[in-house]
Amino acid sequence: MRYSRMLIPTVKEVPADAEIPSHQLMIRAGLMRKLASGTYTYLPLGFRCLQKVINIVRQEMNKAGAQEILMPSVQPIELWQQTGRDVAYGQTMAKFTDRHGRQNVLAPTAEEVVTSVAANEINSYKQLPINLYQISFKFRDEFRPRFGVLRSREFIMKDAYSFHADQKSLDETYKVMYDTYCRIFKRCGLDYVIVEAEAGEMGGSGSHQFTIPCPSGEDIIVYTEDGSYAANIEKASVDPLPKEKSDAKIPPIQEVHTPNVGSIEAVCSFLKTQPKDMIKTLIYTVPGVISESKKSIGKELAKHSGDKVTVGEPIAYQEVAVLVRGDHDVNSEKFTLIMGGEHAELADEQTIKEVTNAKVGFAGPIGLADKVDKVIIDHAVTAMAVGVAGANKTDYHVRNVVPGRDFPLEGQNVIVTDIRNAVEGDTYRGKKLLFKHGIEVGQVFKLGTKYSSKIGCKFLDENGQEKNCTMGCYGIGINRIIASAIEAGNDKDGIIFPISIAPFEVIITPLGVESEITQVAEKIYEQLNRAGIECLWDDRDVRGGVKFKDADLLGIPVRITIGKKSVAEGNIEIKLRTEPNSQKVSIEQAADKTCELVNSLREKLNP
RNA sequence: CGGGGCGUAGCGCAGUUUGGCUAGCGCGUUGGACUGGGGGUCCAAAGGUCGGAGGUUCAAGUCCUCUCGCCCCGACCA
Repeated sequence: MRYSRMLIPTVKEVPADAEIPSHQLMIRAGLMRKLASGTYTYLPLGFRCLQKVINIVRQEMNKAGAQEILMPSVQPIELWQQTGRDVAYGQTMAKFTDRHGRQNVLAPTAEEVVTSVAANEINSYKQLPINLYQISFKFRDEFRPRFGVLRSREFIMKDAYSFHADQKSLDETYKVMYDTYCRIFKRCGLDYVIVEAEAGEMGGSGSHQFTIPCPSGEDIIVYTEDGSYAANIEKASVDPLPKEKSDAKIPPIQEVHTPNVGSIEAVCSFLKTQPKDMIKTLIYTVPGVISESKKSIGKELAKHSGDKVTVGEPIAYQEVAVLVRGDHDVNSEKFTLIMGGEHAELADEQTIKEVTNAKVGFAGPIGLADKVDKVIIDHAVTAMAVGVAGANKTDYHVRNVVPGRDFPLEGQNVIVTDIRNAVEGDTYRGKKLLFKHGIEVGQVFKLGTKYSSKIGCKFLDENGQEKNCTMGCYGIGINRIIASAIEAGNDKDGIIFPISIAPFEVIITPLGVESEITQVAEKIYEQLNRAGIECLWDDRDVRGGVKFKDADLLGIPVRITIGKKSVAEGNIEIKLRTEPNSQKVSIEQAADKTCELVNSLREKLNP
């Protein structure tokens, strides 16, 4: 391809609205342009990168026995009501009402659709297992799109769904997908880390995330130095803390007046204490029918039956108190797991007042077990010798609170468990936990029968018994692969692409417009094209400096420089983007030598 | 959604505090000359509803009201 014929609008200045390196460089190198918040146009160079990634993903998926299909982006909301995910996904799901008044969903993912396809077409164990995938746009009406393409409102995802007769078959395919993902990310030139993950909204029994460590990542990876453990912070387990020794006899609890001092920080500065010496009490509401005393008001849940679109109806909910140390945060995934998959929400002001008889900010553990349906106590709280807590009385806190003495650590509705996020200093199985940020580029899930049971995806087994299909699903964020490759590969001059996903493998930069230089350039360009190497020929009539700057910015792995002086000696120069210096090669050997180099770069990324 | 910030030429910004002449600068773009190994120099030129609407005023980029958009922080975002 001739540079002068391509739309490659590089810019010198960093765009004002881009913060992280990948976003800045994707704009600067002319890979893409923003249309609106969270939506981007891929320009020719950026689209080439996308297609390279897509090709790799497609090749590996096909090799793994998956079959490519294409499902609609516009899906009827009724399908989502069947699984309850119209509510679970909430506002993140983009919807529109069509001219007939029907509500439609812009696909955020496709479990429902693919399961309904399978429900219609799969009848027998003889058809199983089967793995179907697509590469298509997904839509998420994000709270806050950010970081360029890393969190956008629409993106390209490869999503695969496997159907099985039993758990063993799922486990096998899960392993195949896991290995396939390793191959895909290796081929894309990414240094990935696999972490244990929580299945979250997807449901199911097991999950791994493939992440690219880098400071701009939104996920936090928790791991041990020896590599024996790595998990997303949403999932990461922590050892219980050792019980603090309480040598002195602790005086009875003492109420203190703390007017308008609600937050942990405020209480600490008011009482001259530290967050780690506080017991934080949070009141949540969790859907679910419980003891007769509880009412069903306020909250609304969609109706999942009938042809009517989502209509709110009152539901029962339970009130759950969670106790964590003042410097710890509740881990919502662990919470959800403890509540049997039910999604917890922080209670509203009204509910908190009813439960604690106090304004928000003064909830405490004493006497609470009788007022709520459940008390969940993090085991770091049980390890405290003494602490400060809310008094369940507006503008009051209590000192000298001793867990076990002043509030129960056991009982019918008391659970002591690990319910907080890991923090610096925590251990797991005795090993110190370390933290780093990462970008999630892929995730694999064992779904079980969560979707098949709700949508009626059944088959007859070899005994003629009707069973729900066991499912797995496997996603890859195509756009994120590009962005994280750039996050991982860049320097002050621009992008450093892995050769497998670079828009071109080689760039030819002739310096000068003299005919002997152009002739050499054209000859090498044609030789490389014939050899199947993707080559960008910078035929622009601009000064050398401009060409060098652009070549570096674009991140093309190999550069061939054709200058007057070296041509006079019968040479050209070959330089790697990753190396500071070039090597001289004779004009005759230029193409062969380049092929060799390109092949060795390709080779390095072979799994 | 809560908090903060920003909208002035394609891009990056100054000018707004304290209203006042023809709205500037750098980069980029177009034409020309020189130049030609790391974003070169000179000359000439094009390019603006100052985000939008309304208001105050003799006079609004500047003050007031409303509104739209974008960015950052936060709120559990497969």
